[in-house]
Amino acid sequence: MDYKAYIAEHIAVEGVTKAEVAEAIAVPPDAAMGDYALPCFKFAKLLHKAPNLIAQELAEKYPADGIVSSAEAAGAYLNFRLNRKALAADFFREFALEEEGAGYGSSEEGAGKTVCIDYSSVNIAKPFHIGHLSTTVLGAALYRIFKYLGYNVVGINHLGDYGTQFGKLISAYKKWGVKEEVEKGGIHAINDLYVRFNAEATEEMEAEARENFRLIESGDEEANALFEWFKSLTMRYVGKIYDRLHVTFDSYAGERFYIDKMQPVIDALKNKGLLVESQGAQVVDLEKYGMPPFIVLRSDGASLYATRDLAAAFYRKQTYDFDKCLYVVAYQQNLHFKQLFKVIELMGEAWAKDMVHVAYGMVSLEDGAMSTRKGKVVWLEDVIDRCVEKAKNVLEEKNPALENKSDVAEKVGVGAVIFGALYNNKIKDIVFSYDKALNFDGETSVYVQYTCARCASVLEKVKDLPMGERANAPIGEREFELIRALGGFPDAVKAAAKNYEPSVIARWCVDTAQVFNKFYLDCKIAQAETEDLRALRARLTRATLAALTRGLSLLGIGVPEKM
RNA sequence: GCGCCGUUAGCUCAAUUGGAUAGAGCGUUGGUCUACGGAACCAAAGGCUAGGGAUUCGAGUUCCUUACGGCGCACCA
Repeated sequence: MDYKAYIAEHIAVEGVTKAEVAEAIAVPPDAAMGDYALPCFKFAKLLHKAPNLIAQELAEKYPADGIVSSAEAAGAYLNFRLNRKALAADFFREFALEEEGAGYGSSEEGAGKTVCIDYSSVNIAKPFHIGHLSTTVLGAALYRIFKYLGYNVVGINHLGDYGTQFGKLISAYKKWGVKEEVEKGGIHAINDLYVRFNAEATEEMEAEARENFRLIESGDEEANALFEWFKSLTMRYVGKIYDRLHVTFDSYAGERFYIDKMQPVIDALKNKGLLVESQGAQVVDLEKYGMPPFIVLRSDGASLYATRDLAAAFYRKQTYDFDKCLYVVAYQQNLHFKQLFKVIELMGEAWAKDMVHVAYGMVSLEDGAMSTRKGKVVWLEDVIDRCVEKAKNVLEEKNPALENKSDVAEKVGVGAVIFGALYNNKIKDIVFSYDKALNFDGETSVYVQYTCARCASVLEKVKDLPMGERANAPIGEREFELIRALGGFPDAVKAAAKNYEPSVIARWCVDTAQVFNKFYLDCKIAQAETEDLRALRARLTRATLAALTRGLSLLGIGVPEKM
């Protein structure tokens, strides 16, 4: 139920619509003040009256009813307190406890709409390092969140499978590579060859690499067989990581996919008179918009990353007819996307406004930027392995009798990796450190999972007792705080989607777990004084477990029953 | 040089998008356990929200400006 609208319905301010009143209603900073509040400053000018007087008068006129139990003026604020029992009944109804909260916070707002999300973007022959974590888990979380809100979602892994680096790779392999070693060493063996090539490359070798790249393009059998081999080794490697992180895609159309789809777009640019020659290259001039030119074709006639991105945008619009197309890419590429979207707009495409660059911050190490060449790099699978290892050690120490410890450790360790990347605002830069990554105390997924295990443990104790639909139990402050926290979940999901910010859900999980833990400490559940109270608290515990599990699952994090 | 982003407690970050006394976690100090799970809970200390100006009844939040930091600025992806 929309309480703001309900409250506003009973407030008459001359010259202000009910909707505007509802819009102005806020939640007080301290629960002791009330459940909702209307600041009356805005009406002062309109009514030529002091805001505290307005609050006073509105309070006197406010009709008492079953839902709003009191309306009191506090300075210029009009504070409302709601009937706890009515709220609790309302919450349980919306939560649909009978189905264990399945679908709580979901909606149909996205019905009939399609969202494309471009994320992770694997580079063939390059292992994932910690810098690839953000785009991967951010994109995957947004994927689930939009799905949960009823959207049709298309997850796209825009493979980095085109470029002169593959010519270099073939050269390096032919020079130093041993089939068995690469087969065994996988992507890291390939990467080592690439690094070595860059370290030792001579003019002659560079020329050979360019020739090898040309061979791939011209369809040479041997060159393509090698490329496909490297690609399959890469996909096998990333597939394992995606499985562990619970990341999926609907399309793997990468850069190569678009090389035969660029010409129509280039023609369209020409026809619209947007393409001009500049220093030998074909560009779209963006000086008017304070940006450097958007290069479509190099002076040697070759296409660029930008050209393929442009073709990809048109392909996606034609294929999926999206309502939104998101690019989950680091802010490093702010300018590129600004240019890309502007060019599409200049081409007269109305859907240019539906293109969104979901920019996030960069990852560095404590001693500076990562550098593959200098070997200063933190591989993603090492981070995952170490977190799972740590989880296993803690488990061994705290709960040695636990069954399937390795499954639980996997959920806990992987969860910590994902949560670490999703807990803060995405725009913040991250300085990666193992100290932080391996800390499972405080505001972490482990804390939330632990809270879930507590819930499950209590519920196990009451499972044979009648829970029923008891409405007679008094709603105490602790219970009410928990209901309020749980009731905030649907808004958290909506805000996460609206701002492309899964951290809203991560924060909600931690906040709600905190509220539950306080409730848990103060209130006996299985041994509550009366049967009514026990029923109420058990239901709340069940709701907490279901909602927290749902919250974490939207982020890609599993919840063990015991840990 | 120009553009974009950031700057909040010792550290890492929140702050319902302009509302009431700026909140958490980590760390520090001191407490709570003969139990429905201590990976927990409570308390204390810690702030001129980087500096300055402006708008507003009201600014961490909007605008201008300075400083510091990150990123980007034509044929890489």
